[in-house]
Amino acid sequence: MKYDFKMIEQKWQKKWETEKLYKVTEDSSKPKYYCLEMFPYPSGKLHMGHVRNYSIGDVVARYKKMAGYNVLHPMGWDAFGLPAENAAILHKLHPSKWTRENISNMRDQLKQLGLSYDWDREITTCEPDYYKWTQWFFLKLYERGLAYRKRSMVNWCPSCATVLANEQVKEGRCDRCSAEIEKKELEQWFFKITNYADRLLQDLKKLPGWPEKVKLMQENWIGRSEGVELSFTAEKTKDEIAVFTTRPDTIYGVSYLVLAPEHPLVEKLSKGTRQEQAVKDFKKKMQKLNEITRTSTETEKEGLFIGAYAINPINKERIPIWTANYVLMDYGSGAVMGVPAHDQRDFEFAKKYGLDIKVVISPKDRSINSQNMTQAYEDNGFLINSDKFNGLDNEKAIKVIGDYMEKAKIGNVKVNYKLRDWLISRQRYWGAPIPIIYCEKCGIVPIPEEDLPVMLPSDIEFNPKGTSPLLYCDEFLKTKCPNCGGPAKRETDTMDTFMCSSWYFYRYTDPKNTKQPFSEDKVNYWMPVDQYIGGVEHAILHLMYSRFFNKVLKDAGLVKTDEPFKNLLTQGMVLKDGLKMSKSVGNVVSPEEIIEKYGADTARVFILFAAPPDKDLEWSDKGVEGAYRFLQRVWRLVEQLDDKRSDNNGKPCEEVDREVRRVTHKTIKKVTEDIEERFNFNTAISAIMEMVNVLYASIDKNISKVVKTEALENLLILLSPFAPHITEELWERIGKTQSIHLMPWPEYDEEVLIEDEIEIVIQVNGKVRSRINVQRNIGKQDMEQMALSDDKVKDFLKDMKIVKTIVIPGKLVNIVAK
RNA sequence: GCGGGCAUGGCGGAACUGGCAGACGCGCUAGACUUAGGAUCUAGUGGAUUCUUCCGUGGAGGUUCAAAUCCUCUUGCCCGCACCA
Repeated sequence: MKYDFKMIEQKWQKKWETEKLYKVTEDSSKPKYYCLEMFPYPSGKLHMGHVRNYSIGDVVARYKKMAGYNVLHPMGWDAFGLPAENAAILHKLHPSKWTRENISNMRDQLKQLGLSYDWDREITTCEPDYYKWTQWFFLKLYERGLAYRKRSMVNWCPSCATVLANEQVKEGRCDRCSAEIEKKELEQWFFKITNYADRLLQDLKKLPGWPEKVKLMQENWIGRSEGVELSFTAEKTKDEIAVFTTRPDTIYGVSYLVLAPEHPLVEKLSKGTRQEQAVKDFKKKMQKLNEITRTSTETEKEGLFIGAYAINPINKERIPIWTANYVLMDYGSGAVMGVPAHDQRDFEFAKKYGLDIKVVISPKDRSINSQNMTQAYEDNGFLINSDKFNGLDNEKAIKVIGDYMEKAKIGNVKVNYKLRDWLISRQRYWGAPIPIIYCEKCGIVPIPEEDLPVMLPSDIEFNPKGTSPLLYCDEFLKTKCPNCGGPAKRETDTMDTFMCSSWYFYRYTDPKNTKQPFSEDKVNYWMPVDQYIGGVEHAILHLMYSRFFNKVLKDAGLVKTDEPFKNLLTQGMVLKDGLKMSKSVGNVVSPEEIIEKYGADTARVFILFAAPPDKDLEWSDKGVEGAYRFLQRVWRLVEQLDDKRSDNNGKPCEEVDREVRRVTHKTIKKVTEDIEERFNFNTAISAIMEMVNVLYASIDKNISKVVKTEALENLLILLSPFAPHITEELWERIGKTQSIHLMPWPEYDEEVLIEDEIEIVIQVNGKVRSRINVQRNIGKQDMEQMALSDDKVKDFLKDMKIVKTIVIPGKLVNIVAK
């Protein structure tokens, strides 16, 4: 019979679904395993990246289940977001309708892939039974002082018509639509993620199961730096100018101060000086430039004396105050001390404007002088021109001077972070409304818990004006204050969708709970996620927000885990012709087509076989055909071997039996280790292919029934996590009544692996010259003897003198000769 | 500029702690079966070659009996951050 994948896949998908084969509940008798793949945004169609992501996860889930774990493997929808709203504007379709239709399509596609999800746990973030709890968490954060409203310069995406968090801006462009980001001063809601900066950084150490790359990216993003914040005093006005520096050891080398153009003191200090007008012009000029070009490393440093002087607190020296493009208002205190001799940026600036260069750190082996320096000296050395600190090693001086400043009350040792608070307001409709009311009398009032969810009204006018459409919906906007009953208005912004995805993995543990976001028992049983799988594009965004959430929830006593995701696998991209698949390049291969033409098992096997999961994968139509051929080969092999299982004409050949048994157990070992230790599915599949090749060669040989059966059953079981349908069908055909996916994972017998004769390599001067077969337990001396008496070796050694021989038992002999 | 990754046949990729480079698959070549096959099966397939060797893991050195693997330098590509004080 032909391998009819279409019939087979449909048959089993239906059966698995009706029998609820993948339903899971808490079970204290088994170890739990939570296998999670990043849930998709329901764009309408599955792409190859999804297929890869979910195939990888499915192998892990199925394997762990067979290995005896109680496996939670859920799926859901990250369903709030801009595309739905844009589609609504474009096609006059309501976002909720658009989203639901997409979900329905994508759910069908996922089901066609034969993934082992417990669909009873499906969650959808745009449904009120979910976003009620998203709002509830907002209130929790508000209660804990972690949600606050602040007026500040924020990132504005003109194309998405909303503000964005820092993490959502890449190289000055919107992460979603690549439009250039503008700066706007607005009052917005923030989460105090900076309160957790240090824990987010420190706890990365608790994540040995995460890729180094991702941890490093988070580390850099958090950007911790230790230093001193000290104040200079403005000469005339006596204003304190706070300056952050990581190099207090160079304090005697300060020859000027630079304030960011937006620094409030710039205007104040220049007032009434001859520079006043010039400063105003400079500021205007800076404002016109966008953030990216102004702060780019390539942009030339540009600055202006503001007409005022400051006093260096350590030596009372009078130094000029400047403003310049290269100082950023939103890092540190928005002001820096200029030390041209020991900072390259300051050096360039000082050279350009003829400012003093004072050497205060001297290298140990030579001396430098400010006259002929061509660049700043940023390396270590000892202090000079630094009063009582002269001669000190500068690395020590950092601490010594820091302590001195604290004692003298001119500065504080301080830690600065690059990380900023998470801006969560969005001026868009399709998101969870922020559960806040503004009362004329009481001010900001959180919505009482019992009034949740704040329902998103469905009858709404879409027209992106840069304000939320909710603002024009009176029945939503106008409300009563829960405190005083007086007239009040609702917050009309919605929450960043990353808020919805920061807690969805808890909800899977208890998806239908109407009283709580999740019950304590269930969340404690399942969390943390044992294996999380998804794209590296979330290395900072989703993964850091979720870690932050977890820590807040832990502090609130809602969960017990320190970290939500114990192990993380970031899968590589799916490429075609070396490029990422994308509509604009026109190199997209649709999963639908592939499933239609070859079936889901083929698609899965190809994708898992073509590259290790963490590497990029080059799509190959020929490769897909290869995977298809392989499955057909398995189909024929099982048919043929099974046919011959009963008729044992002739005595079974012991040697063939042993070989078949050996390959069976060898394959069990290899596949188990490849999945378990390294997620190397490509080599696991190649081992199964090798086994199939050996079995093929033995079809016409006399194998005993037991050995044949053992080989066949194990072959199907080993292949079942990769190709669940064909293996299930063949399993039934060889007479099994219980699903293959409920079988225990096989164990291998070390004894069977042992070969009586092994081949060893004989090298002369490190080059292979001969191979010989020897008994497996041969001693070192015997090996050496046999090597030396080998004809080919003798031939090679004819005119040479043996210097020494190296014997690696069971592997090789290397004869060193001259 | 800083941080990280990668580089192996015609192609995707193997080679775990230094010990047979190129497993497995694709492609290619030949043969078998066949009315025919772009199906299937079998065999071969890194390069050069005086058929015996030689050369081969981006490049140049080094350590070692032995290096794709370890060290130093270097080139190219990819990713993240980017005047972070």
